[in-house]
Amino acid sequence: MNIGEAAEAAGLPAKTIRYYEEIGLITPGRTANGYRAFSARDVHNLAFLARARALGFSIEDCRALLALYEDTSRASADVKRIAQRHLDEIEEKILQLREMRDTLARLVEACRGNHRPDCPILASMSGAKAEA
Amino acid sequence: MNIGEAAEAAGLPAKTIRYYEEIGLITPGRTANGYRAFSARDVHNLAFLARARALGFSIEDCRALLALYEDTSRASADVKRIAQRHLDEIEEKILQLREMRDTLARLVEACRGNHRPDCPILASMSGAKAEA
DNA sequence: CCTTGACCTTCCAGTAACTGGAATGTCTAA
DNA sequence: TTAGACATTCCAGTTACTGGAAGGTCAAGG
Repeated sequence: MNIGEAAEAAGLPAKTIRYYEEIGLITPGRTANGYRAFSARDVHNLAFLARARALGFSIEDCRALLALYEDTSRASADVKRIAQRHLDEIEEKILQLREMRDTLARLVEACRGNHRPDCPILASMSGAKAEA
Repeated sequence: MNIGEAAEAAGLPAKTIRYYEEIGLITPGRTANGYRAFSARDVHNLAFLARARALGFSIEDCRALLALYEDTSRASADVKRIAQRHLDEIEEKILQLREMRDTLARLVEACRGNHRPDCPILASMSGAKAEA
């Protein structure tokens, strides 16, 4: 299977697949003409990577997860540890974004958004205390 | 004021301040020995940038906001438009992260995390349908 | 047989916003 | 004078791709 077809099947851009090969995530074979040849297993692994990436795992996490996936004597604890750490990071990120959103929402709310220059958003960023 | 003191005052690493100068966000003067000389206004602008960055604004947004801040004939509508767009992006990001978190939390929950190889997390990423 | 178009290849550069480190220069105080 | 704490510039690395150029390959149509 050529890269275009593999990309279609895995739901990843061909460019991304070439990149994954470059960093050693996958190692498709080659045909005589130099084209990459994707086996069903290659495509399956690519789809695995696509799903892991969609869950926000880093490339290095994906590398580890794929290795565990291919190791039938893995311990599920190893998988869970990676996933739990990632989950914690996501929770943390959500908290940070919520704080940003709350602050920003208050400021946007307070700004008249007209032709006049006075603006609570700029005032806040210039160091003014928020009004009660 | 030297960069170390300015960094302390603005709450930004010296490295970051040099970077901000490099991309033209600030333009401190120089003393005879080649050291950067930060005025009170420079430091104030740096603190402005630090707060804007803390609210998640991109560098380019920060550039625009700083320009508006320094333009006393600005319209608050211009500020509000930037902030509102950023707020929308944050909301969107939060939604994405929540989806990731929910999916991942379910998988982590379902994984026994023991020495055995069977793992719903890997199963999910390998394309298995979630069980009812 | 030739051409056209859709494939494929590699390689280089750019993105965002820094961060680390090397090599070097300056200032201050003991 | 010399040690230490500053400062300077420049280069490289980070994350995960993405765009584009220059060129090779293949199948179909004329």
